[in-house]
Amino acid sequence: MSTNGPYLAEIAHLMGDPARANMLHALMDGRALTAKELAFLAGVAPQTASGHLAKLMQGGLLAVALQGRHRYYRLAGAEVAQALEGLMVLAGGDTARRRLPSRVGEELSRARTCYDHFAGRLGIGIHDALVAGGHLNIADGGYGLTGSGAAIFGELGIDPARKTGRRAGLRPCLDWSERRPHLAGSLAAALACRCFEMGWVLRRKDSRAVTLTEEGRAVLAKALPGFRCDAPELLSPAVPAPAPAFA
Amino acid sequence: MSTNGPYLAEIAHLMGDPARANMLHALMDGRALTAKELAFLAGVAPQTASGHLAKLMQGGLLAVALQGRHRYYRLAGAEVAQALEGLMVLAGGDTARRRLPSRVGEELSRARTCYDHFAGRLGIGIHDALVAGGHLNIADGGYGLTGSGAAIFGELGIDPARKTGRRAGLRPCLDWSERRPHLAGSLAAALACRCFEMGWVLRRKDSRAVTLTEEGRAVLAKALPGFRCDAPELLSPAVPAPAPAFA
DNA sequence: ACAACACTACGGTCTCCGCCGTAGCATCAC
DNA sequence: GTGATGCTACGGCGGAGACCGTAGTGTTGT
Repeated sequence: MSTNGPYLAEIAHLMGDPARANMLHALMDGRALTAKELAFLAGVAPQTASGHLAKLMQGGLLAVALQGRHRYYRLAGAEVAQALEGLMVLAGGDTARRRLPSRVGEELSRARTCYDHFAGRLGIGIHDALVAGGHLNIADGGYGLTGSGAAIFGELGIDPARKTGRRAGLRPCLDWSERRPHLAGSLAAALACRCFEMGWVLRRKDSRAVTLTEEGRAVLAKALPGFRCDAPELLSPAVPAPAPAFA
Repeated sequence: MSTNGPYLAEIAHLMGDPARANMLHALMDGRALTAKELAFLAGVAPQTASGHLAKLMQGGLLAVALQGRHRYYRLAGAEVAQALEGLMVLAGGDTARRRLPSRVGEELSRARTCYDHFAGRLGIGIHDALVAGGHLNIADGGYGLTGSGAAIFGELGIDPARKTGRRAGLRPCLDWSERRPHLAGSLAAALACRCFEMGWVLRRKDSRAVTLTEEGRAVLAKALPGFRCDAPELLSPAVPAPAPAFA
C-alpha cells in the first residue's frame, strides 16, 4: 500500500458525481460563477448544489470569493484544471470513438479556453508556430522564451519577463481534443488575456469555445510568421467579417 | 452543456472507488497483475475484484492479456497513467500539507517508476541534466534530442531513432511528488528498460520505488555530465557500498 | 422596518452500488 | 478421470449519499 492510494480515490470520487463534474467542467474556463448559476448548469436544486460545493471546497478543488450576498466559486488552481483535462483525454477518446462530431464539439475543437489559456487548434497553432520558429527553449520546469520569442510577446504588448508567482511562465499542456500539446502557464494566460482585451478573440456565451476575429488573425499572422492563420480549420463560420458584435 | 461533461463523470466515478483506485494505483508501474493479486492489493474478495475489473475494462481504463488460467490486467495506455498522475498531484498536495513524510513516501519521492519511465528526484535529475546540457529541443508534439542528446542515448545503448508507434519519443510529465517535470515517452521508457536490464536500477518489491545502484550512478554520471549523482537525496540507504546510511 | 434575494443547514426518502455468499466455467496437475 | 486453482456470474444484504422540502442566516434594496 502506498502513500496516497486512498487520497486518489477521494479526489476522483469528488469528480465522479455527474452534478459535481458538470460544475467543475463549467468552471474550466477559469471564470468564477455563483452557486445559483452552477446549480442551474448542473441541473440540480440550489440546496443540492450548495452541498456539492461545500464538498468540493473541503476537497481543495474550489476556491470562493465572497462578494455581497453572492459567493463566486472558481477552480482552486491550474493543477485542478490540468487534472480535469487529463480525465477528458480519456473521456474524449471514448467520445471520438462512439460519437459523431457534434456542432458544439467542433467549435470547442477549433478554439476554446483551457482554464486561463487557449486550447484547441488555435492553441496548438500558436504552440507550433512558436516551436517552428525557434522561439522557445527548454527551461527549468517548463518552456522558456528565446530572444526572438521575447520580442514576439513584446510586440503583442505582453511583458515577457512577467511571471506571476512560482508558476512557470510557459509549459506544455496536453490538449484533450487534439492529443497534442498547447501552451499553458502565466505567459500563455497573459496572451489570452491580452487577446480578449484587444478584441482579437471573442468569448462565446455559455461555452468555453472562443472565436478568432479578422483583426486577431491579422495581428497573430504579423507577429507569428509561421502561424497558419489562413487554415480553414481556424476560420469561424459565425464571425468572419469586421465583427458585428455578439454577446 | 458541452460534449463530455457526463463522460468526465463516468471516468472519474470509475476511479473514485477505493478498491478500484488501489488497483489502478498498483498498476501504475506499467506491470500487469492477475485478478487475485489485484484483489489482495485492493483489500477485497476475488468476486468483488472481478466485478471492479469488468467495470474498469468496460470504461476503457484497463487491458487484459489471457494466459492459461490467468488473466493479466494492465493499464490501457499511457494516457490512463497520465490522468492518474494528474489526480495524484492534487491528492499529493493534500498529503504534503497534512501528513508527515513517511518512510515509504520518502522512498517514492526519491526514485520510482511512473507507468514505464522514471519519476521522483531520479527522473527529475535526468530531465534537468539533459536540459542543462542543451541535449533537448522542442519538437513536434514533445521534446526532441539534439545531436549531443542522441549521442548520450547511443552511449547508454539505446537507439535514439527508435520510436514505438505514434507516441512521442520524449515529452514532459508533471511529477506529483516534486511538482516538476520529468521525462516520459517511448525513449524514456527505453531508458528505464535499459537501466533495469543492465542492473543500473533495481526494482523494489511490492512498490513502485526503485533504487539507483553504485554502478548505475557511475554510468549515468559518465554519460550525463550534469547529472547530480552525488546528491544525497538520490542515495538509497539500502544498496550503497560506502554508504553512511540515512533515513 | 420590510420584503426580496442568495445561500446554507437539517431531515427524510430512495436509489445505487460495494460487498461477499454460493454456484458455474475454464485450465492445470496428477 | 479427479481434484485444485483462477476467475466470473448471480443474488441478497446493507450502507453511503444524492436529492429536495422546509427552515434559518445574512445581505441588498426601498
